[in-house]
Parts: sequence; structure tokens; C-alpha cells
Amino acid sequence: MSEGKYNIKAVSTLTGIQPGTLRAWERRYSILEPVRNEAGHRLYTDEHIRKLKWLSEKVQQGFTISQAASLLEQHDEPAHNYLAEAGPRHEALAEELLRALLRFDEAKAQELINKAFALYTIDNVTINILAGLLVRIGALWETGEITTAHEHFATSILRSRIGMVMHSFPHNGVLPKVVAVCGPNEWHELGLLIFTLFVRRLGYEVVYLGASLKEGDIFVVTETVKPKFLFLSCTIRENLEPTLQLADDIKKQYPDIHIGIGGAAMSGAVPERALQYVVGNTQNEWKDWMSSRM
Amino acid sequence: MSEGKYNIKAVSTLTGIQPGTLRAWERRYSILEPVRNEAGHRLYTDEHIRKLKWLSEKVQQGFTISQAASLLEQHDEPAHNYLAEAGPRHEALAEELLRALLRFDEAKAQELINKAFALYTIDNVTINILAGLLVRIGALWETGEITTAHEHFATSILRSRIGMVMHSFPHNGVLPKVVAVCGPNEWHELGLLIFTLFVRRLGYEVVYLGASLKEGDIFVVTETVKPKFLFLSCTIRENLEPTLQLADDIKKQYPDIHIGIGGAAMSGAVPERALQYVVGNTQNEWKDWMSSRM
DNA sequence: ATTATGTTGTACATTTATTATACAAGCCGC
DNA sequence: GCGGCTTGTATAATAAATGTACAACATAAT
Repeated sequence: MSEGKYNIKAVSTLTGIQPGTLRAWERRYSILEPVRNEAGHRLYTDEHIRKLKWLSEKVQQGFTISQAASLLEQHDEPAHNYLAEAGPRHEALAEELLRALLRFDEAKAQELINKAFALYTIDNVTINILAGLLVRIGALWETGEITTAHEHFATSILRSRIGMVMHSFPHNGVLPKVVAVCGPNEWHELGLLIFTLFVRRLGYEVVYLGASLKEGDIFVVTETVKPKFLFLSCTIRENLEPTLQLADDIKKQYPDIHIGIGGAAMSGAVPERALQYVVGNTQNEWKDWMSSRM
Repeated sequence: MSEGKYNIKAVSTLTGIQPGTLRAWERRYSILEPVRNEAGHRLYTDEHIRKLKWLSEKVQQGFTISQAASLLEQHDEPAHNYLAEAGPRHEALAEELLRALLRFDEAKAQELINKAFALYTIDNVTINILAGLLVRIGALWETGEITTAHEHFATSILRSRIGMVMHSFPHNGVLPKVVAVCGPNEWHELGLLIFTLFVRRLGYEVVYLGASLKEGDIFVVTETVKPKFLFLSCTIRENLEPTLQLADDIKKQYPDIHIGIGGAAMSGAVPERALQYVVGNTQNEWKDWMSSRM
């Protein structure tokens, strides 16, 4: 997995920005630093393409390039905070956040979340802290250790913050589109949400549909969106069979769509015909799965 | 958010006012003072855009600019005044937003929402545009004009943005706490959400619990939060009796809590014993209800 | 070797700002 | 109707930002 892929010509045609302009932007505003190959030629990544698309969109809207650049810098700040990666501290913070949520103290909870975003990377906070707490709260609720009230309140705040992050990633047209939806009769969206977050973070435009749809609706979506990837989530064993059936049906009608199925029901032993749909359980597996199909 | 964003060109296209005119207004009437960047260029905020929109609307109606300016200066409560009229333009925006949502075009949808926040007040956008669309989408779904997929997708985005706004209001620590929850067997949270938004806007700290809780959980919440106000939402007639029962039970155990019940089931003829809980249907009624019990 | 595509500088034209002043069209009081 | 005021727009002089072009050279591929 090499870092840079696109040369300046490719970037120019992809983004519609002249090569000279690209170099000028790089020289004048510190928003781009493509790596160089042995010959000193610029090599841009997907991340760069997205930034450029976003910038050129802002310029189209009437902003000057310098304004757009400074907007991007603000927007980006938290992401570049590599300072205190991992470490035990962020578990203490999650612990404190959980306590605040369980005593319905929203002010404190929001303060802690803000602190988390200041200290750790976006991925870390959203996936490990926020989504992690969603999982824990779900478990606490199922075992009856907390009430539905605790669960509703905490879930609302956590999901709202995750949504804020998710919807504020600059996603733009270069990369193919993705649809994420729960399998038939599936109501647990959490795993799918985390997955969606991850895929968005990579820059894909994800149409997140959440809990399961009525029979046939998924075809309307694929017809409208024309995605390259479709992800189904299946957590309960009994639902695996209809989910596979659905995947097969879609595959038949839209052979070009890459279909993946994730969730607890896909772990362990699965039927032969399910193997082609396995995406894996870790972020690295997901990443490999995506990039091997690009 | 940041201080100034829009340059004069962007403002001109957003408001339809010529750059020269913008400068003249600034020079002649002290209604605008955009900050300047290092180069001395004007940078306008969302607030400015809204003021200008309002002014230009007044001018369109026949007022002179100096009159409009003094009107603005007189009742200088920025948040509440130039929102009421709104006009037909924001319906066009809502219309366009709906279309974007129904074709799963999130990028366009988010862009339109951002534009809405620039042009109109927070209340207007959240309550009229976003919540308004939630209602319409609910209706479209119930009549079968759109699929569950459309409904899931649009609802997720709209609620996420509403949540962003709701959770970012500062709560005033001095004001008493409020709990908002749906009555027994109630699943329509939308009205409650709008109400919560309104109460938060007044500065109260609201514990929003949403759809109905398991029997008895509400007592855990009141025990923990010790709110001064408790709001129940009841939209279906059949659920009114259990809701009233619940209210009575709470009243018996916590006589100091003011309980209100809202929603469609409380409109029209209601049982005698329900009258004490009526909060009304309009924002003004809500406001009176709250302030009469402070 | 030739061609295509890079690179770094520098230079220049264009666009977009800025201020200050001027002016024509419209409205109002006398 | 006339003079004065308001108000939108136009102009000129100036400055900065920004896109693009060119020269001189380096590398890769055919």
C-alpha cells in the first residue's frame, strides 16, 4: 500500500484544476504536501483529491482560495492531533463520561466529549470512546443493569455526536458510492454505524440507511444511487439465510455491485455460499476488502 | 463557529445586493461592521447575512433603507425579530432540500442546510425547515409515496442536524431542569423533539428521553435528575388514559414537579382531570405555561 | 532520439478587493 | 416647480490575491 498514487496530470483531470494552479496553491498555502518520487514528481493521495475537490467547491461558492484554505485548516485541526494516541487515559475519560451519562448530566457529558476531541484523534474518539460506550450501554441495558431511560438518554447524546462527526467529513465525488443497510429483520444498527463511520473516514460517500427496510426497497436505492459497494449487517443467526438470499438477488440484478456482509452472524462457521460476502471484523480487514475491489 | 466567513462577493450572490450598495450601507448607516482580514477585505458572518436578508426584504416591501435600518436598530433583539416573516423563499429551499434527500444526495442536502443556517435564524431552520420536513417525510412514507429507505435516510440526516443544534445550546445552570418523554406506548417523538428544542432555546437543561420507557423507569429518572418540570407527549387517543394515570402517579410521589402533557391527544375535548396538565399547542402558550410556574 | 510530462523560478494579466468622489433618479417639504 | 435629501450606482486610483504563461532543465517512456 504505497502512499501517493496520482500524478499531477491525473489530479488535474480529476479535479478540474490546472497543474500550474495546483503548484501555486501548494507554494502559497500550506494545505497540500504531496510526497515526491525519486524524480521529485508530486504524488497525490485520495485524501489530497478530496481536499482539492472540497476546496474547489468552496471557491465555486464564492470564497477565495485563501479563505477556503483557512476554513479547511480549522476544520481539520482535531484530526491532526496525534499527541496522546491510545494510552490508558482515554479509558478513564470514557469511564467518567459513562458515569455522567448515567446520572443524566448532559452538561458534564458534552464537556467530556469536547475534551476527548481536543485530546485524541477523531477516529479514536468516535470509534473507541463514543461507539465503544454505545456498545457498553447496550450491554448494560440488556442485562438489566440500567433502565430504558438511561439507555435512551445516553444513546441520543452519543449518536448525535457521532452523527455530527460523520456528516462533517468532506466527502466528494471521486470515490465510488457505498450503501450501508441492515439485513432483513435486523434492528441492531450499531455495528453498521461504526462501519459506516470508518468508510466515511476513508472518504467514500456512504448512504446510511440503518435498520432493515421493507422488502424490495433496497432495489429502489441501488437504482437511484448506483453504488459500487453495498454492505449488509447481520447480527442474528436466524436472519443470515434471508440476508444471503437478498444478497444473491441483488447480485443477480446488479452484477457490478460488490456486496459485503458483516456482523456477528458472519463470524465463525458460515454456509459455503456466504464466504464470498465476508468482509471481516477488524478495520484492517475492512480496508483490505475495500481496496482489493477498487 | 468561526468569526467571519463570507467575502463581499459571496454575500452579494447570497443576498442579491450589489457590492457597491453593501459598502454604501455600511458607510452611511451603522448597521453593519464586518471584520476585516489582514488585507482589509470585509468578512461577513451568518448573522450579517440574515440582517441583510431582512433589510433587503423590507426594502422590497417599499421601505427606504434608512427606515429599515432604524427599524432594525429599535428592536435590536437579533435572534427573535427578523425570523418571523421568512417568506416564500425558505419554502423553495425546503423544497429543494426534500428533493436532494429523496435522491439520496447527501452532499447537496448538507450544502442546502448550511445555506439555510446562513440565511435564516436557528429557530426558523430547525423548527420550520428541518422539523417541518420530518413531518412531511413521515406523511409521504405513511401514504406510501416514498419507501422506507427514503424515510430512513432523510430522517437520519435531518435528526442529526437537529441534534447538533439542540446539543450545542448553552444551558443556563441557574434555570431548573426539565424532563421530556413520550407517554406509555407512544412512539411518535417528533412533537416532543420540537418542544424540547423550544425549551432548550429558552436556556433550560432538558433531559430528553424520547420514545416511551418501560413502566416505572420514569421514577428512576425523576429520582436522579430532580427536575422541576416533566413533559409527557401523547399523540394517540387510546394512550391518553395510561398517560394521565402515569402523570397522577408521579404527581402523588413528587408533588413539587410541574407536569405537562402535550400532543394531538390533548387537543379538543379531554377528560376533566386532564385539564390541569394542558400545556397548549403554540410556542406562546408553552412560554406562558413555563413562566407562570417559575 | 524524440516526445511527453515533470520540476522550479519568475513574470505578468486578470480578478477582486479597497477608498474616495461623483452623479442621476426619486422623494419630500416648501 | 424648486432645492435639498436620500440612495443606488458608477468611476478612478490603488493594492493585493490569484491564475496562468514562459524559460530552462530533468526524467520516463516509446
